[in-house]
Amino acid sequence: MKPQIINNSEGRSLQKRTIACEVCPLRSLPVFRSFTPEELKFVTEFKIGEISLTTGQTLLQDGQSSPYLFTLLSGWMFRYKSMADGRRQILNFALPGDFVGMQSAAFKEMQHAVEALTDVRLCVFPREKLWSLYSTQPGLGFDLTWLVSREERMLDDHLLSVGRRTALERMAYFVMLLHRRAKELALLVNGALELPITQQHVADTLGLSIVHTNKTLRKLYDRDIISWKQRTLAVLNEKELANIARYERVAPQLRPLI
Amino acid sequence: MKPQIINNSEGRSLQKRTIACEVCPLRSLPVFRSFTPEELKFVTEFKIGEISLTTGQTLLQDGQSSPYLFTLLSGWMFRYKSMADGRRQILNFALPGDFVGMQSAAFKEMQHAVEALTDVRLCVFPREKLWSLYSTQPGLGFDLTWLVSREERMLDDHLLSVGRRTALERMAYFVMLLHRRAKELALLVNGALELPITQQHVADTLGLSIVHTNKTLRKLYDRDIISWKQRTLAVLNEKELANIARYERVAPQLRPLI
DNA sequence: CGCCGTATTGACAATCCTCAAGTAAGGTGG
DNA sequence: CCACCTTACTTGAGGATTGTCAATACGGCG
Repeated sequence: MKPQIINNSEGRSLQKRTIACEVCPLRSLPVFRSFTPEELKFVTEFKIGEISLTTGQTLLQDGQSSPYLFTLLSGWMFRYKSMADGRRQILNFALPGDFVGMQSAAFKEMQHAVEALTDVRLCVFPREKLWSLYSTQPGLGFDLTWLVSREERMLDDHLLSVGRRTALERMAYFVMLLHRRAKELALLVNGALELPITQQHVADTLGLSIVHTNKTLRKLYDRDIISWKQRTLAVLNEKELANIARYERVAPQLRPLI
Repeated sequence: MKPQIINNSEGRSLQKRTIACEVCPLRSLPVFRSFTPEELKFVTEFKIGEISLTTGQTLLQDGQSSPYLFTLLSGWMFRYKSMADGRRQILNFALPGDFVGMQSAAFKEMQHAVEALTDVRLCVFPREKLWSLYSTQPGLGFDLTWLVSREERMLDDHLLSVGRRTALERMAYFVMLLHRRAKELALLVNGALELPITQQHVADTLGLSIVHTNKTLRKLYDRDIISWKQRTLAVLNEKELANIARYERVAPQLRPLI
């Protein structure tokens, strides 16, 4: 079925749902907690459509506000801030199931931008229905707080990396984390991951120059710890990688999928 | 009135309230939004007491969980992560009115610690009443999400600093921000701020060594942009400080005080 | 085949770190 | 009140890490 266009503000098209929330393929992944029928019903009504972006398109722009919230259905995105002279810091990557845009709902203006790394598809929720979410589904209200807390925790980890780890440690930690997150979402193919990012993205994530990023990656290649060719990443020696990263495993916790 | 001790788990004492929420001196500051009578009533009942810590005491420890949430009433605290070999990254500073401990409510284990920089006093809320907050006061539920989003935004800024600003820019940004936050809370005396932190704290915040922190501060002294003696910080040339920091002013927004 | 974005590498420079040796300031006990 | 102790701050020297510049290679695509 070709999705029907019901709106095309901002040059992109808001489309009718293609998949019912109840049978959302993400929902069956073991990382997501199960929802009650009422919760599912609410989410289904909360959702007003879907939107697709192609690689490189911007979902949310720095300095602007947005009347929508999103859940990433498929593809990769990243959240970043940039400075007037062009320096850029990538804050986080969004993978399927991640909730995007809470900051635009909480504040008048976004203080960062969100861009698609691949072609992506997102669920769209209207900000004005947030009130009914909090008032009729307190559990989902808590879930939103929880999801933002999870983001905060990822930022804490990231900040520790950039502030206190060496380039090699940072790189190892970063690769480790992406690999773990992709694994949770069943995105690995034969243990390898198709990574839609360039070394420039890695540099901007880790606070390094692109040249040093390249040389640091090389150290991990040369020691046969990872391989990363043709946009495909494989972890060859997870133990050593965790060792270098000084990675501390955290007990995973089920998370909501809104 | 001497506060009566009603509990002393964890070696610290939970005390009866000394101030009613309705007349909390923080609440009259113009940065906090006004609460409805029902909201105030709820918060008053949500609060089960107060707690005092002295300089250097730990409120929440890495790896542990806590049945309480807190609002900082007076004094300064800081949130940090540390690595096994002693490296430490300060994630944020908490000032009066800041909500502390949401991560411990959302997750089984804290992934950071929170320590007092001065003698502090905090309101104590029980985690198990969070459910009644979300179910009977949806507006306050949203406020909690909002407060976590605000924390996230501060981390975004911090990460941009540590990842992409030079040492001098970072320092200027840091001083600028603390000065602004203190000003909002009417903590300035003749435009100057009593800062209860050492250069080691600054170093661990900005991801620098203590020596380089010292030399970077010196550049700001030598150019008569700031002065910082006897634990007292004054901004002498705010324009130039903002300039160096590449500070971008953000429209301030009223925030809830729970 | 040639173009363009990305990755790679070497040479050199700047930033930032470590080490070491102080000085200053505040608290404590005689 | 002063001697002593501890913590914090300061400064210089030298070294390690990371950045910049520039040249080249690679790979997909029109």
